[in-house]
Amino acid sequence: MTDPAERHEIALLLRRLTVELDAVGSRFASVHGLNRTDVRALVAIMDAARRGEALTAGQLGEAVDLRSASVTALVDRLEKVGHVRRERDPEDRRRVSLQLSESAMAAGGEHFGGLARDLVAAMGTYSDDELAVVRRFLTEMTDVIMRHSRADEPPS
Amino acid sequence: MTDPAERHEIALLLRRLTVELDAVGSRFASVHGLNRTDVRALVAIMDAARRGEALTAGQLGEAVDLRSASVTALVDRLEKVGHVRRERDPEDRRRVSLQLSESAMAAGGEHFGGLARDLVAAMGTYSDDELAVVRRFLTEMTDVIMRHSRADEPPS
DNA sequence: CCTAATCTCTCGATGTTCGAGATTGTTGGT
DNA sequence: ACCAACAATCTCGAACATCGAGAGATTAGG
Repeated sequence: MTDPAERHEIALLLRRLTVELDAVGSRFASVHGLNRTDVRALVAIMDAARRGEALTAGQLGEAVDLRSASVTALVDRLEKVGHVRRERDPEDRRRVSLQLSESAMAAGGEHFGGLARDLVAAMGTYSDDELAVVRRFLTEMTDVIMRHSRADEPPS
Repeated sequence: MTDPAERHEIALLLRRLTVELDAVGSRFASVHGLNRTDVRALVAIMDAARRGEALTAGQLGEAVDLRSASVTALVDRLEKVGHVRRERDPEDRRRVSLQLSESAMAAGGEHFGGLARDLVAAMGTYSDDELAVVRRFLTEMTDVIMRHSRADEPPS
């Protein structure tokens, strides 16, 4: 078995990667005149769209951990720069469903899609077996991390 | 070679991991009554301490990307709750070097040290060869990511 | 020494977030 | 059909984080 110091160093590599990935979001934010929260919100909306769903204001607030007052301000900002549209849900007219604009999808696609493309390309030098190891590693480490962030939450 | 869809899914796993790791920091923040920036600052100071260095106010600002006015406020906050001490650098008395308090090191060690321990333990099920693959993967992906966050910065 | 550069801090302005409560819409019991 | 309870979003005012400009103290270089 690899010695603990080496394993600890891999944990540090993991954290370093997350710092750099965070910087990508930061960069997207500054290029498009947004703040960190706005980017997290756009990503959440884009993720939902990729699943074929449209987030409501409330769901967005849960995704980015903001109170309703802040979500209203957040959506106001995104709407003002033309990245999202508010649309009353016809099923339940209390709800506001959030639709991404073309410009937002284009901007997001260029920035994050480009990164995804490069990452996928960089994985081209790995064999099937190696990628299987990587996949297991990422999954298992994520599980360990999740146990820490959810440690002693009030049982729902 | 693994098909692109599978590789793309691994990229998503990578992002998911970073989201969860972020949640760990968020949790530490809320438990200790700090905001995200404060946590990033504490981590930066702890990292420096681990390297045997003491950050100055300016270096901290660079590490967390804040202007000097905000760094002053940030250190004020951390000092008020007793996590850091300001100490005039005797070599250059314009500088303020930041010292972590015992309480901050204890709190940080418990929270992040515990996570690191669990991560290292979870790596125990991997062979040397497998961890070598993981290491190469993390390093190469970080490089790709860095190229995106530093894309067209003004050449220093 | 005298000037320019460096490091931190102060001040005022702007923007983000929150808590409390109002508004609008839905649901279920009678 | 009505009314009460609940739900989703929004408005308002206060608290706080960040910034730009510039002041004060210190160092480095002629």
